[in-house]
Amino acid sequence: MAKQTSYTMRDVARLAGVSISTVSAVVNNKGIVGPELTAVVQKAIAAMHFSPHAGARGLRTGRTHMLGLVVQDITNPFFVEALRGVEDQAIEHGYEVLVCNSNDQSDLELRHLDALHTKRVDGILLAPTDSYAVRETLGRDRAPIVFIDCIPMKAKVNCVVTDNFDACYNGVRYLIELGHQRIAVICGRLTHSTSIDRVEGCRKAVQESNLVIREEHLRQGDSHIESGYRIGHSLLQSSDPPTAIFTLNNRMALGILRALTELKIPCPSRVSVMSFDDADWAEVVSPSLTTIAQPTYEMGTAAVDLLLRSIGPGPEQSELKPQQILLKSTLRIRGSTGPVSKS
Amino acid sequence: MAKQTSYTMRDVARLAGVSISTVSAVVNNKGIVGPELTAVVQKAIAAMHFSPHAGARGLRTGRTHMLGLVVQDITNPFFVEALRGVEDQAIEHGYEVLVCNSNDQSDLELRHLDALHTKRVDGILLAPTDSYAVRETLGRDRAPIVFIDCIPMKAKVNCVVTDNFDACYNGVRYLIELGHQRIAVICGRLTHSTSIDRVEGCRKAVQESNLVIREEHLRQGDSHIESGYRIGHSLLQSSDPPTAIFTLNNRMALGILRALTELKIPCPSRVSVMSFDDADWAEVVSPSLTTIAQPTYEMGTAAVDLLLRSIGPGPEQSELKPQQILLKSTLRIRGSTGPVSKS
DNA sequence: CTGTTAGCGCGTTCAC
DNA sequence: GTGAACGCGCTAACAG
Repeated sequence: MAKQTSYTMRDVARLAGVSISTVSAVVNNKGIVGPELTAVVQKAIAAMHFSPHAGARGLRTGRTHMLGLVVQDITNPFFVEALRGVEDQAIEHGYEVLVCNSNDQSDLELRHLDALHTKRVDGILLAPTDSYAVRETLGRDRAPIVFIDCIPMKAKVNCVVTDNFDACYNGVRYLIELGHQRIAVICGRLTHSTSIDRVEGCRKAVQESNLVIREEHLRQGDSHIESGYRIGHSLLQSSDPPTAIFTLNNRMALGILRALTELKIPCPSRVSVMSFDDADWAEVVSPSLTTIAQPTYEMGTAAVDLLLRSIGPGPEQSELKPQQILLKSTLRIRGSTGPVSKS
Repeated sequence: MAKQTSYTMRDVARLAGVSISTVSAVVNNKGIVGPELTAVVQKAIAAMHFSPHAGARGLRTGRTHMLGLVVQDITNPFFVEALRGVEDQAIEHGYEVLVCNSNDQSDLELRHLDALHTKRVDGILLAPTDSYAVRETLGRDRAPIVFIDCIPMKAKVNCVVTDNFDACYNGVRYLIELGHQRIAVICGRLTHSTSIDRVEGCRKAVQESNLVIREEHLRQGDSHIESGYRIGHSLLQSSDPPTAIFTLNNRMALGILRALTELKIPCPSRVSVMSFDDADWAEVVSPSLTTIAQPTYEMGTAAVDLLLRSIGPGPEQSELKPQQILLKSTLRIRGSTGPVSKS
């Protein structure tokens, strides 16, 4: 068993021949200790490999310099990229990140939130599994929360999301311009504002062209490959298959591609495929995949910025004016989309 | 600014009309408080949404119930899968995980390690960027470390790794059985035991069949798509191209596939491709990719188990007998490998 | 079984 | 500038 008994400030003070508070002042460089004494203290610190006990400090200051990040599914590369943004920005400001994976279970999410509160993290970034489950704990005497990827409810909360409506509107317009009229949309769970906004964006574009998304062409999946695969099969083998399929997240698109390959349906000559979220494999699969790329890394950094602002030591009023930051996405046209076939 | 002033045990004790230590006993259910009093206390706890201050508790007990996980590159799905295993197992045992991404920079890694020490995590899981950089901090009065993915040096340390030698030996034997004689190997940085072991495994298999890996067919990449792409181009356009390419990690394989597509070289009829690490896109790309799959999730869980054993409260001797856990991988034969062409 | 007390390591008043 | 004393919230001895 490791001897977790590191040196304390008292030890440093003794070695340096000064008092504890002097050491404290040097550690937190208050600039009130004489240069020569400072040097002595620093030498002692280095000699003992002293590092301040963050827990004790937090107990005293009320700040732990830890942020909690709770994501619904760490398996999704989208959230990993957001995590990178979060962590880089957190480090930049002297914070560590406690990462929690809800694994798409809202009860686990709640447990994570409780655990983070117990750890007294200074703030929480939350990509919720379900838009409403978290409502309970909100607004209690807990750390400020910034939502990412998804607006949890109508309530005014701090959040950073992609302009999903706009993104899908533009994506579907692009498909329509290619001549597609029978467009299928595979969305994620409709408990998420994210999914809802995306579907609405698709609807708007379609309606503007006096088209509709047929009932049987709007399917709900769950963000995994299998669901895309299954729905793809069903869609493509129906009596009146769509000429374009738009999956509202990237892994389902992999499933579609696989279904396409199995059924030997040429893409894009017979069916076009477009998906939300870019991925590193997107231009390597064949055909390369047309995607709508979210500024995911920036979503992470922006969320941390917003959170740090709420944490203070800014004005108290920051509680009163929650912000919703809307990020723009970009359409990456590749090989999987093309003009509708004449047949 | 959030009022981070949650209720304390004193508040609960006052409300419940008992003493602080009774509350403490209930919270840590020591089983020494009478059932009716326990009920009263629990009601008070619930009413106030009390949750114990983990920092204060850690200060007292010397345990923070936090584990640090430092990975060289969170962008790599391999480490994400390991992270999942780590987190699930940690939660299972009442631990949280502080995730740090070294981003392939050993100085950042060192900073993370220091930060984790300051936070007094109970133990550290480390997938090092470089096998030697970390040596300094080792063995100081710090938390126990378990290495994953990579054995950092000859020193006896706790680690959980795939049997890389064996995996590659079997992989190359498979290629040889398909008739391949000119096999190219694209490895990662040779500062890692991981890369070294893999290359050695390849060498052994080749030598057993009285073959060699030509100098120009052993290339070093960096685990990203671009490097695979670049090396693929170079390899395939050389005067004497290999008939099989074995990339020692999965993202480089994506690069190879892209080079193959661009050069219109049919796979596997002209060149076979095999890679280390499985991925969800592996069976969707065309051709689907033959891979050597590591038990990555299990690597994470096994590492946590090992770490928790070192943390105690077991016998002191656990320090003295570091374990190296070797995991077996499996060959997943798919469409990208086939018999060598007769031409 | 329950209450009282001391102190974990640190930051922060205060006197000097 | 510097040093001694107090307390953050909690757990572990001990006393009742």
